[in-house]
Amino acid sequence: MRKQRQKATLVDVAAMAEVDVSTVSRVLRGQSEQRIRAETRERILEAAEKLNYRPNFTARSLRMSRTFTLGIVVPQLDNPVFSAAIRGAENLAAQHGYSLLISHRDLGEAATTIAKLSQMNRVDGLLVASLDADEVLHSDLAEANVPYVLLNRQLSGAPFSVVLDSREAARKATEYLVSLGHRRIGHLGGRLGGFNAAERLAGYRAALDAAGIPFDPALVTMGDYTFGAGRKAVRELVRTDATAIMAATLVSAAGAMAELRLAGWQLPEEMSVIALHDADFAEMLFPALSTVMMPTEEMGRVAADLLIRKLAGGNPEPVRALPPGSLMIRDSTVAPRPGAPRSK
Amino acid sequence: MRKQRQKATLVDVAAMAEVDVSTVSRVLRGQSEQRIRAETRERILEAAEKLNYRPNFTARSLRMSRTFTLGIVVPQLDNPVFSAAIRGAENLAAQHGYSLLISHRDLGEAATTIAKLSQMNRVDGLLVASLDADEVLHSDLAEANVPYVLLNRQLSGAPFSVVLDSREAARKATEYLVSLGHRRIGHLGGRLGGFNAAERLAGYRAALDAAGIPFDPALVTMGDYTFGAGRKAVRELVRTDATAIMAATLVSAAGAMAELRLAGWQLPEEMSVIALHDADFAEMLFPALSTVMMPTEEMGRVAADLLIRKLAGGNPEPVRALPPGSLMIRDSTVAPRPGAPRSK
DNA sequence: AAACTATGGACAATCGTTTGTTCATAGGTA
DNA sequence: TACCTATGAACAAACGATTGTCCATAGTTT
Repeated sequence: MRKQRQKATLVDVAAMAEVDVSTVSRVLRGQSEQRIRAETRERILEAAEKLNYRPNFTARSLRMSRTFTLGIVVPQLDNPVFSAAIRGAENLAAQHGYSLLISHRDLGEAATTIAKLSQMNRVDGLLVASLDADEVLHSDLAEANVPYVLLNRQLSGAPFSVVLDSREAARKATEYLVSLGHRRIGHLGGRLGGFNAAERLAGYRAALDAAGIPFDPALVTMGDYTFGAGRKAVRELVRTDATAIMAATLVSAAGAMAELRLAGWQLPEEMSVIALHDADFAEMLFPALSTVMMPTEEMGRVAADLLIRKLAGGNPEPVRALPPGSLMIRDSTVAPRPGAPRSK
Repeated sequence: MRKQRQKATLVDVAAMAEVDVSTVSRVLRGQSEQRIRAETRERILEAAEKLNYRPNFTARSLRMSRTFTLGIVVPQLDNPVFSAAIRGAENLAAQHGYSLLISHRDLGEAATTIAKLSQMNRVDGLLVASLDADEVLHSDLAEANVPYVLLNRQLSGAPFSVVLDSREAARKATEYLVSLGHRRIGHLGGRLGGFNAAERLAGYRAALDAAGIPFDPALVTMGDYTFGAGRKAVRELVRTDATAIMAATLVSAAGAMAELRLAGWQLPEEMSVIALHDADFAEMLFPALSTVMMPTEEMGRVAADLLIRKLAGGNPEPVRALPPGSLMIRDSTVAPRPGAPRSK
């Protein structure tokens, strides 16, 4: 037996229950329960059930001027950081009856995307992740005229951000290398000028300072966060006497390790490597990569929560910093060899 | 100077241009251009521009009973296969003015998700990816009563599928190993009973047959497609005289290589490994993994295209099979060593 | 000059909800 | 008995577009 093909509307339910649509609406929304006689409520509920009634979201949206949809803009989808954030955001959104509209356009087109989503009232608010602080983005968001939350980024003028405490994460990672006995520690960082890159560098220096190890600029290389950049950057590091590397991301660490292996280095004996962020693929590398976990899924969740609270008329705190997670000690970090450091 | 805070509606534009809203609508939708005087059109366009008018998507959706939104349901987000498919789908959808609503719930909840999205008219159609053929899914989709396309899966009763030709991909990968001189080739496959697993096995056998190599069941191990399963499965393979492995997925190949290395094997000299699918991380492994590329992004694009054509009233072909892409020869595949195969 | 026909736009209904307001009735109070 | 007050539910007006229909006007035909 087939359910009726046409979707039932409030009108249908009202007709069957012999009441007005407004009454049906009130009963089904579950609000102002007092004003409805129990017997009437029963009748309505029964009719709705029998007709398999489901509210029409579009109509509700139009009437309420709210879409109950959040947009999330990410530069790339295959990056575990973003996919975790999306997962977190979607979970929280779903809990509050919101859906997630996704857009992965890169920054060039992000402007268009943001404009489209917001100006056409497709979303109530936006979650925006980006790879590097982009000022165009900012003005577009300002003009878009919808509430938005920045992910792992702080921009002057942006109302809300949720960021990972990358300074503390970098400090923690470096501190661990120090605790293993390393004193010449390279840092494979991100673009100079980027907010997070500076934060990580600060954390790196803090750990060095705490251990009384002098800071040596020659041990710091900057690049973007790609595999290729990791490979390239490590070529500078091998000319120093570094015995360990603290890399900003998994992929740059992977690049570094690949390059070192190609150059004939024994890992981890001749070079320890630790990276920030964690994902399944850390353990697929060789040697399995030690990391400091970062709560990226949590970041997505918190950002969505912030946005939804804001939309509900709340007044959430403008910026939330999430502390790093635990140290994942795998096989890529060992104590430095007692002898002289390898030199090329 | 700030744009007016309130978004302009058709009514505002109509008032400024001193015409009826219906006229404005017709002009702005660009249709039936003949019936409007050029001078009037000018006036309307100008007013719309001046007011920075943007159509309200929700209102349009309600009136037209179409959301111009596609839902995509994936079991996981961090899997490169799915993120590529999403990327492809989103790109194509955007080209046609559609947005993508994402949902990553795993199968248990997929039912709920599907129901929610479709019954509440949030989407016009669904793109559904799953890890294993799931019958619950099917009935839920049938009841959902919206057009849908299955990704890389065929289910009896499902109206549309777009699949990757994994049989041909497996054949191609195996053929390559044969061409290198391997004759004892292991296969690390997926769950027996799964549609794709059977296809891959068939491709594997086809390549063997073509080369006149007898099929040996001992060389075939099945499991799910995870890293752990790859590790476990390879322990059986090392007891055979296999000199090469054709793995169903990147991660299972990664698992196999990790396990082999731990057992002290020299890669790729003592064991060649090739996998189906390709992603950045294939080259981050050690040794960099040879693969047969699979057009997963294309799959997403084709699926979205199919769905949109269907929604437009077209009559697209029910199933599309996409041929595998090219062979990515990296460092994990070499000719077998001339001597006797290693045995444990 | 009368009648017809395009042409250009206005009118109005509609999509399915939500929600402020009104209204009838019943019970309670003075 | 007359009046007031809750109570429960109907009425009706939105939300902002799309689209079928109708009606002037001007131009064309006979």
